[in-house]
Amino acid sequence: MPEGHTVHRLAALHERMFRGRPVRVESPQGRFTDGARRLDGRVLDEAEAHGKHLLLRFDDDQVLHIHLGIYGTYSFGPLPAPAPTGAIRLRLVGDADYADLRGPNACDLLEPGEVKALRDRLGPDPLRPDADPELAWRRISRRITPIAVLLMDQTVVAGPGNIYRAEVLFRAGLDPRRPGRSLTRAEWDVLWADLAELMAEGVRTGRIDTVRPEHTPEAMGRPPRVDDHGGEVYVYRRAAAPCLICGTAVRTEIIAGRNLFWCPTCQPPR
DNA sequence: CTGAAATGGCAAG
DNA sequence: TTGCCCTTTCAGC
Repeated sequence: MPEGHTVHRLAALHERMFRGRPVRVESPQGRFTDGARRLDGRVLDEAEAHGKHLLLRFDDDQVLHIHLGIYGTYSFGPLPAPAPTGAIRLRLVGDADYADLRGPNACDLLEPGEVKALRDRLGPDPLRPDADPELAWRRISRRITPIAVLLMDQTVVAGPGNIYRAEVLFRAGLDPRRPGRSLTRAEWDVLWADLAELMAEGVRTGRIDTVRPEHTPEAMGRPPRVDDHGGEVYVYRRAAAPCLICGTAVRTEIIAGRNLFWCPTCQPPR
């Protein structure tokens, strides 16, 4: 499931499985039939991620744009592909592997102008070498919007989602409700560097782990935990549970329509 | 079986 | 801010 690191993994996987050879493209569910017909048999030239957007460029310069949204999932496997089950929007079939896409927010073909507009709209992606954190800082340092909301705004930073935003704020000891413009440059630098590091690890491992070695349950003498989303975290979805460091009950509140989690002791108001 | 929740984002008001 | 979209999974009857 999808924060930016997942999409970067997907891009790499697409290149490994499909690049440089003709790909069969179908839409078993039927909601992408026209697009699938236009792509069927083309050669995949490049797969690229920008934030949570996956861009697949084919040999006639058609660009397939995929956004998983909150529900979208991929499943992969070696050929032969199984008979379709559920709502498979898109199925790619290569030499040796298939990829099934279900429930995406977006699965459409983009014109070159639309691709550029998309890139221009997105903020810097901590996972991309071309990312410029200065751009994000400009969009943060004048706003009264809470930093927790700004970190989820893909025009400010592209890639982080609800888990990374909660976890980097915890690791930095920052109150998530602080206005963007109250952050110091040094505080922003810490957040950016931490995003880049944690998300790069997420790309390597395929999960979101944010707990430092000295705070793991083993190191703290607590019973081991299992997190629903498959990673070890400080505050995400741990509402009312004791903070791993200080024991204070983790707070939660819906801010801008999303569940936010933080420790009021480790992340005090300034 | 029904309903809610889920790592997003968009449009409308 | 609210409502809506997309789909699967899991809790609770």
